Amino acid sequence: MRIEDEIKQTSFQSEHQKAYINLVYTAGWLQQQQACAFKPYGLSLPQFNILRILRGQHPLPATVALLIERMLDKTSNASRIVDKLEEKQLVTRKVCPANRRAVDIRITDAGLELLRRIDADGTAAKYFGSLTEDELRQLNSLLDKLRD
Amino acid sequence: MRIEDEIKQTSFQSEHQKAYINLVYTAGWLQQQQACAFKPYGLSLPQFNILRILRGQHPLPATVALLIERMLDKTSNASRIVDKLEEKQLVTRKVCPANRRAVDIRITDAGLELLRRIDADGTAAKYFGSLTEDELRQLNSLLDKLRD
DNA sequence: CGACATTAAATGTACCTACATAAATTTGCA
DNA sequence: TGCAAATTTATGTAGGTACATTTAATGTCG
Repeated sequence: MRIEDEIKQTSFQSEHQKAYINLVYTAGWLQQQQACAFKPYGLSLPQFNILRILRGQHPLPATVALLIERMLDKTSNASRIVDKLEEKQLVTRKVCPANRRAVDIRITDAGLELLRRIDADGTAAKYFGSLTEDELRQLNSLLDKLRD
Repeated sequence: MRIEDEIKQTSFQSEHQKAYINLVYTAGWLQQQQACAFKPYGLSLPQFNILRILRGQHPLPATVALLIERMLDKTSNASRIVDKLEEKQLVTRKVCPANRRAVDIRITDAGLELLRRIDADGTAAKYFGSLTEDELRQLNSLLDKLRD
């Protein structure tokens, strides 16, 4: 659906203005689609993302610093998101023996199992079915260029 | 800069996966750029957006329901954002005489003046300089198609 | 009229972001 | 060695999002 219709605005000052609104709106839409997929499993989107990073490292541990580096949102608070995952026993936290300032964070078996169940539902790919491979490449290239 | 370098990931499962990350990352980047522009004026981005909607209505009032309809983020809490603006005396709130359930919200002269000062800095257009008019149209069309 | 549903806004709660600051440990260098 | 600087995580606080619930006013219909 055209962005004009989504937000009930008939015209835009400029193509810039429209692209800005379209981009922010679409990203929010996507995130909400994903969040809905996780909710039945009791996970928020940031919690899911961190769990996936930990699975990527498994069976090696990750530090908070590594999580922050790989998160989309650099300034968010990985420490407190790990708190929530630890409460649910999806991850473990242990002082790193080699560097006692750091903390080794590992995904548990329960965490791996949960991700396995979610993967079928929550993949981003599902929401891009209406774009061809070529259009996806175009989109990626435009977004990269935008941030220059 | 390419998204691979921004988040230090060397490869993606698919072009879908990459587009998802690119989109969410870029939207966050844009919002943060804007938020930085408003901060010197003591406004958050949602506060700025609501103030702009109110300017669009001025001198007519808006209700909370109207604000929600026009906001990008429909489920956010317009009522509490208006609280903050009222504290700063940038808007006024008065029970609507015609329907005492509703509330008439108006931007004040101080609010209009603040927007006037910000407009030069905070416009979205500024962040799309690296894309041509044609590329902007392409981007808009891809994003619209994505949400189908 | 009077009970009941509907509407508009406000409030409560859990989680998140953004940013500043604190606490503990390690590192580097005089 | 000893002490300041840097590193790593945790915590405090203000503002936002998402969603459920509450409160007050209005509409509806017997």
